[in-house]
Amino acid sequence: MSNLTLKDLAKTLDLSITTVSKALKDYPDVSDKTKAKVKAYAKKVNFTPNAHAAYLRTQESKMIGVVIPRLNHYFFSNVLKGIMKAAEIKGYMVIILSSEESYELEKKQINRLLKQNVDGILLSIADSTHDTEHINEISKQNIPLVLFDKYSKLSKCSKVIINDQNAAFAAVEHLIKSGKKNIAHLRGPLLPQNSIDRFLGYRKALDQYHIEYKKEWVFTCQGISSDDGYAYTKYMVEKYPEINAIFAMADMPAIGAIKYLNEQNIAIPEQIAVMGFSNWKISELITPSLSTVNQPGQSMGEKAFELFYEELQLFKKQKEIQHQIIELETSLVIRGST
Amino acid sequence: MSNLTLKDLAKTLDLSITTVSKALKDYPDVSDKTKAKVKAYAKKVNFTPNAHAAYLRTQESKMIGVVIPRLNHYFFSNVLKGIMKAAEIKGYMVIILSSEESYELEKKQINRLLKQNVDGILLSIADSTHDTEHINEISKQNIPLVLFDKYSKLSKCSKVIINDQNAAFAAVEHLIKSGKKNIAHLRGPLLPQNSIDRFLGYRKALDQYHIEYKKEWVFTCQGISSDDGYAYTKYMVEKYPEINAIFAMADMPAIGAIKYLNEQNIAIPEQIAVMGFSNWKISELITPSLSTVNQPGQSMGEKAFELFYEELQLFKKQKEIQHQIIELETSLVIRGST
DNA sequence: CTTCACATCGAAATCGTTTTCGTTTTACCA
DNA sequence: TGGTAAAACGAAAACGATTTCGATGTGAAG
Repeated sequence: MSNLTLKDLAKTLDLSITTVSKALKDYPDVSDKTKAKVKAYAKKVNFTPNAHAAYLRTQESKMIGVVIPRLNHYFFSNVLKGIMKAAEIKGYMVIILSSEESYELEKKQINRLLKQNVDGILLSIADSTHDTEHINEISKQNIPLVLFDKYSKLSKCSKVIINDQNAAFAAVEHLIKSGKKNIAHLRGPLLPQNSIDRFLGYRKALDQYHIEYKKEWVFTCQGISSDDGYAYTKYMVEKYPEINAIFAMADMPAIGAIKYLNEQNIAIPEQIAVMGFSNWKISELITPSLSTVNQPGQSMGEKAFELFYEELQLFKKQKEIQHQIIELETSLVIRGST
Repeated sequence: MSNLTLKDLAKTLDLSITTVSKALKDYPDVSDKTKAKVKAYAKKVNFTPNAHAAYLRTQESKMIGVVIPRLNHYFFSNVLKGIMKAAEIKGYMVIILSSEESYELEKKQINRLLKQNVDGILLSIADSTHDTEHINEISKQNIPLVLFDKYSKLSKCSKVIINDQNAAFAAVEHLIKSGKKNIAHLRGPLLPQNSIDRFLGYRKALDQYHIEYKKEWVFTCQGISSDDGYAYTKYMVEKYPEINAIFAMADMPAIGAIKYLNEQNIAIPEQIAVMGFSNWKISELITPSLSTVNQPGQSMGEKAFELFYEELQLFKKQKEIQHQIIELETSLVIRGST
C-alpha cells in the first residue's frame, strides 16, 4: 500500500540495499543475472526510488520552476504545455508560479523556487521588471536559467524568443501593402523589450515605405487587456478620422478595437483594418476574424526546456556553459480584419 | 552562496544542530533568549530548512498535485489561479499536470504524483474517464483527494462543484421567458456528469414550461471546441428552420454557433438566440456578446485547496475524515445574444 | 598448492532535518 | 553548602537513496 523502499526490495530479493540500488542503475559491478532479477521485481511492484531521499545525495531534485507573468493567457498556456511535454519526457516535474506582472512578486517567486531546490528556472519576465539583480542571483547559485518570450537584454543567460521587430515590421508592411497608410499603433507598456521592439518594427515599416511617423498615433496600453484597445479606438476614431488601420501589439487590444468598430458599424477592414499579435484562439472566432502574427507558443516551451536540459548536462560534466539564443520563426496569419 | 544548512547556523551561533532546529520551531525546551538569537540570525541570512531533508523525517512534502483535463482553457486557468493562491498562503507548492481529456493519461499523471509523494491531489476528471479505480487508489494511500468541477458521483471523496442541473435550468428558463420555445441543445460528451446534468436541466426546463422535448434537437459535441458548434448550427438551420434558440453546454460551441449565424446574417437574438455556459473571457468580447452562466473558477480552486488542507489536518490528528461536498453559486450573465 | 586478477557483492558514510531521550546547567530551598 | 527539580541543551538515531571502498568468491596461471 504505502510506497516501497530499497530496503523492502533488498529484503525480499535477499540482497543488500547497495546491490539493489546499483542493479537498478546499471552499475558494472553487478552481474547481469542479478540485474535482471532486480529489475523484473522492481517493475512488478512498480518501484521508483524516493525522489526526496535521492535529492539528498545527488543534489538533483528533478524539478524545474517556471515563472510566467500570467496564468490565464492563451499564449502562456501554450508555452506551459510545451514545457510540460518536454519535461515529462526527461522525467522532470514542473512547478508553475505566476508573477502577475509584478516585479516584487517575480522576485519572491524566484526565491521560492530557489528554496525549493529546483534544478533550473524558466522565466518570462514581468512588465514592471526594471532590473536584473534577482535574475543574476539565479546564475550565482549555479542553476540554469532560460528566459522565454519576455526577456531582458541585460541578463546573461539562454533565451528563446521571437524577433519582435521583424514580426511587427511584417505585420505593418502587410497593412501598407493592402493600401493603408494612416496606421495607428496600440503599443504595450514602456519597459518590456517586446513592446519596444514591436514599436520599432512599426516605425521601421513606416520609414521604409516613406510614411510619416506621427507620435500622437501611438497609444500606450497598460498590459494586454481589451479595454485599452476599445477606449483608444473610440478616441482615435473621434479625433483622427483619417486613421484607416490599427496595429496592436497583442490580440486583446485588437479585439477591443474590433468590438468598438463593430458597435459603431465601422466597416472592417474597408474603413479601418485591424492587425493583432500572438494568434490567440479567440482571434479566429470573432467577427471579422483577426489578422495577426502567429507566435509559436508550444515549441517555445519545448525549446526552453531543452536549453535548460543542455545547460544542466554541461554543468554536471563541469564543462563551460555557452548561453544560446534561439529565435523562433513567426508568420503572418491573414484573416478578415485586414 | 549555496544554500545554508542547520549545521552552518549551528556553527556560527555556537549551538548544536538540535537546538537551532528546535529554536526555529518554537520548542518549549529552548530559552527565549536563544530562540531570539537563532531566529534573528536565520532571518538575516534568509535561511529555510531544506524541504527534501525535512520530508524524509516528516513524510510531508508540502507539495500538492493538480490534474486538469486541459491547460489552455480559460476556466481551468482560473481554477489554477485560485488553487495556487490558496496554496501559497499555506506554504504549499503546486505541481500541475494535464490529462488531455484522456483516461489513460489521467491514470498515469496520478501515478506520477503519488510517486512524487505529494501531500494531496486535486483532480478534475477527463471526459473519457469511465471508472474510478485509479481514484480509489489515491484514497487507499491515505492522501487527501478533492475533485472539482468535473467529478464522478461514484468516488468517495470531497468535491467542489456547481449545480449543473439548476444552472442549466435557469439558462433555458431565461430563453423561454424571453419568448423562445424551439430550443436546441448542444450537449457535451456522454460520460461526464456535468454534461449529463446540464442536459437534464435543459429537459427539466422544457418539462416545466410544457414544451415538447425533441430528441433530434440535441446534438452531442465531442469536447468543447467551437467547430462542433459551428457545424451543428449549420445543420440545424438548414434542417430545422423553426429552431429559434440554442443552449450550448459550454461557451466555445456557443461561439461556433454565433460565428455561423453571423456569417449567414441571421439576426442574434431576434431570429436565433444563443446561450453559453462558463463565462469565458471571450464571451464578452465577441459580437454580439454571449449570454452565459458564470462559473466561479477562482473560488472553486481556493475552496478545493482548503478542503484538501482541512482533510490533511484531520488526518494528522488521526481524526476521522468527513468528506464534504461544496456547491458554489452560479449566476446568469445576460448579454447581447439573448 | 599458492598467487593473482577479476567479477560480485556489502558495510558504512553521507546528504540535512526532525525528534527522542539523556545530559548538563541553573536556580532554588533547606 | 548540599541536594533536588526544573530549565536548557546535545548526542544520536532515524528517514531512503547513493556511492566509495573494502570484502568475498571464482577461476586461471605459475
